[in-house]
Amino acid sequence: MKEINQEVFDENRTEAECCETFCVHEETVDKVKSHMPDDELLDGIADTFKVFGDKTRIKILYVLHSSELCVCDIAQLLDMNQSAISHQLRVLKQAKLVKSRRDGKSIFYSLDDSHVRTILSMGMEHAMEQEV
Amino acid sequence: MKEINQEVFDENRTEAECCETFCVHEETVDKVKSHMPDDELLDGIADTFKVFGDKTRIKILYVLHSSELCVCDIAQLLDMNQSAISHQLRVLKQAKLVKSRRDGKSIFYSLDDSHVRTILSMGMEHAMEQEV
DNA sequence: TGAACATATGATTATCTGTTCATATGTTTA
DNA sequence: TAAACATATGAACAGATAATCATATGTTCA
Repeated sequence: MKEINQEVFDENRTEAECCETFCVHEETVDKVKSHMPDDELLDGIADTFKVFGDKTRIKILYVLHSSELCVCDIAQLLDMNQSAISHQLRVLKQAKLVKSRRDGKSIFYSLDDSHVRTILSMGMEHAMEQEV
Repeated sequence: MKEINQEVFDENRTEAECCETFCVHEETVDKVKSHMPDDELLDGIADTFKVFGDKTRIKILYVLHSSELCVCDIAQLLDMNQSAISHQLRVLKQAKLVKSRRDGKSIFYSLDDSHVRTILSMGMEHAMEQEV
């Protein structure tokens, strides 16, 4: 039963296994294909959002929304230990979403991207609509 | 060395372990604390972005940018098998980022959120700036 | 109705990721 | 300079997740 389909498939297709025969809406597919951004760019976009896709990091971005804070401040606000915060700040910094400045023993972090606030707002709008 | 700090800490603090003594910028922290959104909302925001934080899902959203497509179309465009696409479409649908309609044997997917395009654009802008 | 097809889904597995622990680095101050 | 402190970081472990495989569901058409 399954065997037969597989054989038919193997004869007809050399591309990715999607459907057994061509159910593909060829014209539309070709059109879309020609307008696709580079793979690298799409990866970059996913990576950007991956950074926003964590509870702790979202909270950090939020507490930095109004003012710069030192690592210790953030740790206390989120009720988490210093190391965890420090690791996440590193991720955010690598993604260029936050920047830091040293002041004596403390290091103060603040938002470092004009899009951060906009992206957060969009996410919030979507999240709020979900709750209905 | 470490022991001493720990003792001092234990005497002075009952909250989260962040710093050994109070290095906290109290006024700022209190101010931020009073303006924090609910934990639930912040979780929801992270969850929303988590959906955008995957290469395959970003690609799916992109190919759906201009026109609706059936599962088979998407699978061929991304050069992936049908099952993988189907699983990801499910995630996107649960997040209410895509919707589907049946037409005979095929099921056509399309974008289902006014924010999707905006969020993608923001992500793209940020990703493009990173490459510099 | 049964064969063929398009899609969905549960289970499994390999990989990725966030937190913790221990410790290192770099700064201040007595 | 040495102690105290604020932060950073490497290693390890636990939990999350995406792709795959096998199979189920639901539709069409002869």
